[in-house]
Amino acid sequence: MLGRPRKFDENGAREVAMQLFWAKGYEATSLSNLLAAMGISKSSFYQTFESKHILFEQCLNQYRDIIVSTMSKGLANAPTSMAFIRHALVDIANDTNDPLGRRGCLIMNTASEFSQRDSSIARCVEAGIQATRDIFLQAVNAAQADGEISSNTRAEILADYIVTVVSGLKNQVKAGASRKQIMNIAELSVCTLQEMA
Amino acid sequence: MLGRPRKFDENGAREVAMQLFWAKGYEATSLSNLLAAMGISKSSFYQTFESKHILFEQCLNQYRDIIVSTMSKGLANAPTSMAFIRHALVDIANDTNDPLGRRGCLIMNTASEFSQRDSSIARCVEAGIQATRDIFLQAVNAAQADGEISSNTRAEILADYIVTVVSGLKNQVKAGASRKQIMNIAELSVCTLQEMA
DNA sequence: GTAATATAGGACCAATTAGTCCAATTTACA
DNA sequence: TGTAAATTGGACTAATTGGTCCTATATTAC
Repeated sequence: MLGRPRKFDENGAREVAMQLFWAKGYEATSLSNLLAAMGISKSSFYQTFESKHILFEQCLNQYRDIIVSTMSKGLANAPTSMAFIRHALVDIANDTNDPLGRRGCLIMNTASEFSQRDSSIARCVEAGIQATRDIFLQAVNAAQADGEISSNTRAEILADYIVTVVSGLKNQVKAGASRKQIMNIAELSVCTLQEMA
Repeated sequence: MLGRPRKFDENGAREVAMQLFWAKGYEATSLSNLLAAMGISKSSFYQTFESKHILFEQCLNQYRDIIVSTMSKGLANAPTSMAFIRHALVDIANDTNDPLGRRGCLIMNTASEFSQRDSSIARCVEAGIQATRDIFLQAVNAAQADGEISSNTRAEILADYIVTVVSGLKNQVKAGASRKQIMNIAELSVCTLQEMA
């Protein structure tokens, strides 16, 4: 508790950095960009976050925590498990409207950008995907228990399938697909889940 | 026909560049990387290709032409249209083995990297996606005509769905999914297409 | 008051980036 | 032999990159 206390909010600054990385990717986000957005000096930056790379890993983990928390609440509050899954897919159509939505998913963006070249980043990516898959897995298990989804296919595979469709849809949004297109694809994949033999 | 003829093969050099861009992305592929891989001098590079950016656009279009050609032949030679679609999905599981497969799809990678920031690149991406969607559309139309797929859903939507799943699967491969996982997801989505109400 | 810490700002660094330009040389054709 | 065009290689820019270091100042607890 000795010395001058930190003036800026470390978590807030990290959050700002996360938003930047999310929108532009790791390489395309320069240190100058970060400093300007975070509103701190280079000295404070390196003293607090050590390096751009370390900050990025923290952002990845923070992002994961946020979506896990959001999704968990969404699942808990949804009328049915199937409604949760349905919402997760269909809601992506709303991303087509604003530029923020077109950012896609930070974790998948990172997988695409350079998880192959950086093993510690790869671990973050893997953990992130695993975490969202687990939530979908809970939802699928519950939906199967409730009879909303047939139990002919193993829940793990269905969860992987949902993650794949979500990631594909976010890709399509980034590539410029229309709201109507995304909506149709999402509705279709919800149907396939429900009407599965 | 006057003057010294070009010593290197322009298309071959472009192909080499395409492979690099495919594996590493646009920004991460430096001019030095390109020159080394293409085996030409900086002077020859700028004389022939004008700029890194222009070369990249050419590579995107070349990539699109290649996959369109490959897919068209695949569709023409497939025993049934459904077999073609099935192969397009299931075959992605083989990408999990070698590092080359883990590159994903150049067009989708580009959409992810910076199509939002560059309108001319965005046009290339859009054209690329449109082209592959069109081939899947042909396949779906044929499959519906043959009764392999139900006609309850519009062919355009099914084609968009297939593109989405392909892109999602390639994402998963990049993120480190196992062969078995990809295979299961692919098989599942093929089933959903066939057993659709 | 003093020790400890955070702050901003700027100098500095080595490396890399895409790209230009020039000179010397090589290869073809007429 | 002359002209047109392609070759290499290197010098050169101007800018940017992530990162280090130093100084001066501010703020806190003891």
